[in-house]
Amino acid sequence: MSPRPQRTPSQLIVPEVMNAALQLLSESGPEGFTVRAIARKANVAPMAIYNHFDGKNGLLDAIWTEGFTILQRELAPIGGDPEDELLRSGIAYRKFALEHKSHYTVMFMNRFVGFTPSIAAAYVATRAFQELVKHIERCQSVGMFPDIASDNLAQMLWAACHGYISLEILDINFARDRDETFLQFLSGVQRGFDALRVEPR
Amino acid sequence: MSPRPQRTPSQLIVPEVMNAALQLLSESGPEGFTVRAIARKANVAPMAIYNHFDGKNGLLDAIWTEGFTILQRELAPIGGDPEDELLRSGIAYRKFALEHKSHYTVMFMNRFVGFTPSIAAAYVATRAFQELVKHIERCQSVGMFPDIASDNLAQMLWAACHGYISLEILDINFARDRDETFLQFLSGVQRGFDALRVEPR
DNA sequence: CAAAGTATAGAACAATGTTCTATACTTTGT
DNA sequence: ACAAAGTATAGAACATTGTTCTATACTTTG
Repeated sequence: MSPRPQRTPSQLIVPEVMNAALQLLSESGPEGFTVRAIARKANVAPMAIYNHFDGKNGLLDAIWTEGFTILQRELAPIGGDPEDELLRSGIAYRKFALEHKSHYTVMFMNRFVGFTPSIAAAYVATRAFQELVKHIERCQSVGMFPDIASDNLAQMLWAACHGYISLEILDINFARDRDETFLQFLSGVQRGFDALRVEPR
Repeated sequence: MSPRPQRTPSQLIVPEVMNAALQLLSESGPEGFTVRAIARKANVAPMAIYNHFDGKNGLLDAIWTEGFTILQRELAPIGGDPEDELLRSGIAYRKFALEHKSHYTVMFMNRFVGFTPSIAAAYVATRAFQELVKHIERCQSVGMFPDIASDNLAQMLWAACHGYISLEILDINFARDRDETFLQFLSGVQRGFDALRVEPR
């Protein structure tokens, strides 16, 4: 019955704790996310989380950083048509959120009272945000979105997407076809900010 | 030095606890929101929060309900031009959020692990949401937003506004003129969903 | 194979939400 | 005015939380 007769090798502790934490998060949400529960699930002593992650907030910081690293990779432009790629980045953002709900919860849902990301973690987040700015600047180079600062617009588009997706994560979305509705949302918002080009008044 | 030599009269307990809770929330956020701290600030025994509010979650439920009651009143259409009023309802929504940050935090920021609104509280929230649906249906009656379900669009517009404002509440908004930028945001989003009417393709 | 390193169990601490008790005060009905 | 009912209070108490500390036993390293 004893799950691990010997103690966990050092190298396994970090990945096993990360796995356990993410799994626990997706099973029971922030409520179940306790140091003792994570340690139990990882077959590890609670102390391990302090020795390897600097406590609960350190573990959250690690999840945050991992999440933004993945997100940045998913968002990076690949050199095609700017307008298409901007739309695809929106779809990729939502895909990331739904496929990495645990990460997204730590990164964007603000459910962990007492947690604020470290300077290093905030930097990684900024780099991910810059990918979105790049998309917009590529669009502007072909005439879209005139007369608006790219970082300003990036913030607006991100805010809109985040608002939509956070409700989806919380299960407060009652659309029939969620994928379709999100596409409609995305192109609606995008069209709104580009309308100035089509018919300036 | 004794702040209240006698015990608090029954009728004062509910309002004083509510005041203390909201004040504490705006001073120290969800971290400082503890039963003992609220009771201390209200000059009241901790037990009062259980006798009058059914505990911490009951108190949150009361704040939620009060917030949505106010919000509904602020959002209700008053019978003018539908398009103008829709825009004004967006401005009113943001005004409510910024002027009632404590309420908004409880209602929309999901910062309280272990709190889910009661059935009654959820009902009050639904009624507030319906005001937005009304706005959209008024717009549709004059030709705006064709071919889209009003509740669906209401959800999208609300999601977008909430996304924007939640970032503002968390102080992750770096626009120069915040009021102006929000207006730009609002009209951009609105224009996007109405574009079908102007030039269908 | 000895020395350094480290994972572990377990106790311990303060703070939290919550419940319970007895006491002292208010309100209410007559 | 006064007795009876109601209730606000202080304080102890409990389980759970994040966190720290200790001694022990195991691994890794030179």
